[in-house]
Amino acid sequence: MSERIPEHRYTAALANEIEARWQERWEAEDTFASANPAGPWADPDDPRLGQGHRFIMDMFPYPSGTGLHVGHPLGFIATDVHARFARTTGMNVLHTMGFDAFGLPAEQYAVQTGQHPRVTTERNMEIYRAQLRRLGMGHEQRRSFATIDPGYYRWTQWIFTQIFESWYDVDAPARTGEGTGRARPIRELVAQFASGERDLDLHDDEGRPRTWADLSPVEQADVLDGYRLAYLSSAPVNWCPGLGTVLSNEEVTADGRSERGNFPVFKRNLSQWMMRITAYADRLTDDLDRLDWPEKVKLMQRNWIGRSVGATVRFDVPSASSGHDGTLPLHVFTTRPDTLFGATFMVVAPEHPSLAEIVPDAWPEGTDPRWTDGAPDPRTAVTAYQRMASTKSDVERQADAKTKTGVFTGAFATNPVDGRQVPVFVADYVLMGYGTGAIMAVPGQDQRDWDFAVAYGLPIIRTVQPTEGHPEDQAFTGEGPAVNSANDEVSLDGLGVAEAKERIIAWLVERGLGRETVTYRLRDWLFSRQRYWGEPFPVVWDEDGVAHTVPDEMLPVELPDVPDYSPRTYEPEDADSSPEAPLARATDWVEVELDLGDGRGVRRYRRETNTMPNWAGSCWYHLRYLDPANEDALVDPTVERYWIGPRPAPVAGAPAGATDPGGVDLYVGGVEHAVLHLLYSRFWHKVLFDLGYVSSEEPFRRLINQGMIEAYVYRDARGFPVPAAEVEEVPDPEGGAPTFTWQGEPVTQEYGKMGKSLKNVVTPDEMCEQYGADTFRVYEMSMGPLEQYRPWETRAVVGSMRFLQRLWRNVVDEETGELTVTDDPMDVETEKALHRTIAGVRADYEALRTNTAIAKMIELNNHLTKLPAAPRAAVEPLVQMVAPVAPHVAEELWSRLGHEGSLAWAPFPEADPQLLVEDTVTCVVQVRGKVRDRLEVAADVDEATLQELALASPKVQAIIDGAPVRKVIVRAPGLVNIVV
RNA sequence: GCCCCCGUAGCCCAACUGGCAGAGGCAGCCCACUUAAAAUGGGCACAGUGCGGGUUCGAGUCCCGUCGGGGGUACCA
Repeated sequence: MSERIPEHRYTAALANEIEARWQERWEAEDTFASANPAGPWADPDDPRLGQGHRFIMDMFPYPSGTGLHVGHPLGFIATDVHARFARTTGMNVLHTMGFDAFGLPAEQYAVQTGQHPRVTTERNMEIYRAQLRRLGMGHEQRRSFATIDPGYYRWTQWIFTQIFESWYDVDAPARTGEGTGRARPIRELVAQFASGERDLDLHDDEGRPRTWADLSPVEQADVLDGYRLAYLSSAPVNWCPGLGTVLSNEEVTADGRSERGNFPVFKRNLSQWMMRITAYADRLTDDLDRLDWPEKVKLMQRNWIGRSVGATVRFDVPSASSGHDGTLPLHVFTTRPDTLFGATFMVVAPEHPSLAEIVPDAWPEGTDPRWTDGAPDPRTAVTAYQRMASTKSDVERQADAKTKTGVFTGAFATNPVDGRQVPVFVADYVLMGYGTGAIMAVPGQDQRDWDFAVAYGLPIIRTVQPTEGHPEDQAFTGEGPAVNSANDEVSLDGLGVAEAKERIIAWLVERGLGRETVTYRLRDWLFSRQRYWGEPFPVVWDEDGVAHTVPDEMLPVELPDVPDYSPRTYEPEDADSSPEAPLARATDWVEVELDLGDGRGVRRYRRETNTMPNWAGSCWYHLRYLDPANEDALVDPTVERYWIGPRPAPVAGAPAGATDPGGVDLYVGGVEHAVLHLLYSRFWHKVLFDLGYVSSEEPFRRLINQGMIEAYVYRDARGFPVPAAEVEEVPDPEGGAPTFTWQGEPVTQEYGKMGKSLKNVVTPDEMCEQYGADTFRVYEMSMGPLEQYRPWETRAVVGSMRFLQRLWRNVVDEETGELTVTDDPMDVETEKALHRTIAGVRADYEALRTNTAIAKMIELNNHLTKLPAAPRAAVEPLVQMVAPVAPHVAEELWSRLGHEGSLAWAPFPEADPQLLVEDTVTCVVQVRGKVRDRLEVAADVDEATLQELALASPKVQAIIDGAPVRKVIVRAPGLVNIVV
């Protein structure tokens, strides 16, 4: 059987041999090394430095150990193709790959397999490296690193200390020169406190102001924690007993479970490290406009940050505390201050601290029985309601979202615009964590308030005129003129929403009753984890309990090897359990004597035993790729400016006047990181920018989310998945949809993810073995646009194999291995086809439309196949064009065609513009938009002649049939449309 | 509920600022090579763009509505 296959045919076996050979050569010759302008690898004389540059990056993977399937390398192949193409256009290209190797997945895998995470992680990375190499990735090997390398996390820790030793000064001029707000070293704040330039706002028991020098070290540390960008906080955090660690808000799903592992998450008050990302909320929102990112991702970030502009308004409530007979201010946040005249009651969150002071001893005279929940007095009612609310889980609370519950506090507040007494309720549809934890309820213009008003029999006043036909029984949240909105001093009646807001805010400000306010949904980033496998904090605690960062020369603080690295985990539902950091057990490591160089000499300290979340390492790896060997800085400033500094032109689609923020030229990865990694990384980058370490304001100038490769799942009659590879397709004899069988039994087909349990996993290794890496690359790239989700179909891979086989046959005789190309000149048709292809493929590669580039190359190759012998003059440029997608076979053919060096830097073919113009074109003649005739005309035909020719066409005449011509549209030279 | 994206041959996908619906591939059918085959070569056929309106000389493309699929988010005041 096999002896019948021609000896020199491009088979999988030959492909594998060629691929291994070229991979070795690329590695031996450092083919993909890029040039640096400065830093330890400075090569300022490299001619490529002056020719433009491009930094192309993938989201680096976790070396997870669960194995790769064919979907994983999709983005990697796409960036590799683009990077290889960019090199052939003369650019200095930086493209490498590293590993995000700290964190839960690596640790969990290690725990499962009973081995130390470092052992399993390093082994998995080796497997990953081998797989990527086998796929022919042109990564620059010397720049590769993993986040677990001490030489890398030394700088992760260094950045942490920079953040810890900084505060956000909202009044300082921005580093960009426009506006205000930037991070500054905390010592500058200390100096301000010490000199009295900034008021401490602290008083002793007698009410005298206290000075900085009066404060104890612990008190000073407390004050600074209120400013530091990395600080300690004991606030309610997300405690996940099932994982044994706390989690950030971003890591908790909407239904209150951990994103990883899907365990329940509880709110616990714990002292934890936080990152003050909220200080950057405005810039993180605003600068999205300057990025070339998918709108979807920008939208997700905007929603996550959740900036909303409104007003804080003061309502006054009589105090119920004994011995205190004034009023208490109760502040509400509202985005609709224009509707104040429609506020008919107030609602506070069950956790609201003012409740204790406003709830009176007895129900006011004539209290509606629906409001009391049958309680004898307000205190009983409110306490009962608070208890009920506190025991409700997030899930239950959400499930109950439709029905509003609440209870009257017994207190009435004064509506500041008209002095009306409005009842104050407590209800769990108001959240303590947002705004001020209290709202003014405007049922007329808010559906939630409407629902509550209906349930409790509260008055409803419309203060915006609803549009015609708006249902009578619903709140009107739309745009319209204000009505019923006037007092003796101000009237909003007739104004639109925006104007009404403006006027009422001005009035509130004037009366000292409120001010414009911006609130955010974004919360500070919880930054500590009770896990072993992460970066240790470069922090020690002194005997007073004050935290200090360790000096730079003591970095890295290495993760100690401990016998027991697994975290203490609990029953997932055990809400009362407490986190316990594995490092706390390493007492020899924890208890240290150090001289921190602060003049206090050698002292005893305890090390911080929490570790950083796995997002830390990925926050800045783009910077380290630029200068990975630099031991003096995280990146040399010249190198940073060269690769990712701001460019003269803003990104495509940026608003007028926007400037380029700098950043990686192309970043490709999954959309699942839209708010986690990408938000954190932007935040760190901005801090580094403010502190002057980088010239770019953003890490990633352009982002593309690659789609996922999904697969069909086949299930038998019992609903169990059967091996997808063994399923046979049965065509429908009627020509309808095909059916499927497995071992003769009918099975059903559905579409979904690839997974072991679904028995539909296909691995890149299998594909390399059966077809070769080049075929696999061509197939993945030809399946459709990069962003698209698409189903894997192993049967279809052969099409890509055939393409490469035909290309091979156009150069090499399958029987003898001799060259078959002819040195005769090309015929005109071939030449034009070639140049059309060059122009098209170049544009497609540039725009990452690799699928259409491949189609064009197949088309040209098919044309060459039909010739008696393929001309060298056409084959060579075709081989060069194929090289980015199928680099091994292209290199092999290039060398067989007699060329010495690698194709990697060979210039991409140039299209001759003269050969792109056709002498004649086919002109379409339409009558009333329908094609009736085609004419061969000169490409430069003028409109009048073309119109004449079209009208003279016998086919057109027959259709018109003497009817009067009303109008003729001529789009020379391609189209004439005749309207009768 | 709200927001976003996508619906083109049996399947994956092309189609520039509106201008001939088809570039490419898979599967199908026919022929050739072959004892037989296919990861061989050649050829053929296959949809009027989810559905309903509108704008236009002309709509896959723009607008409105609707259905289906996917994603995000969810009492955020």
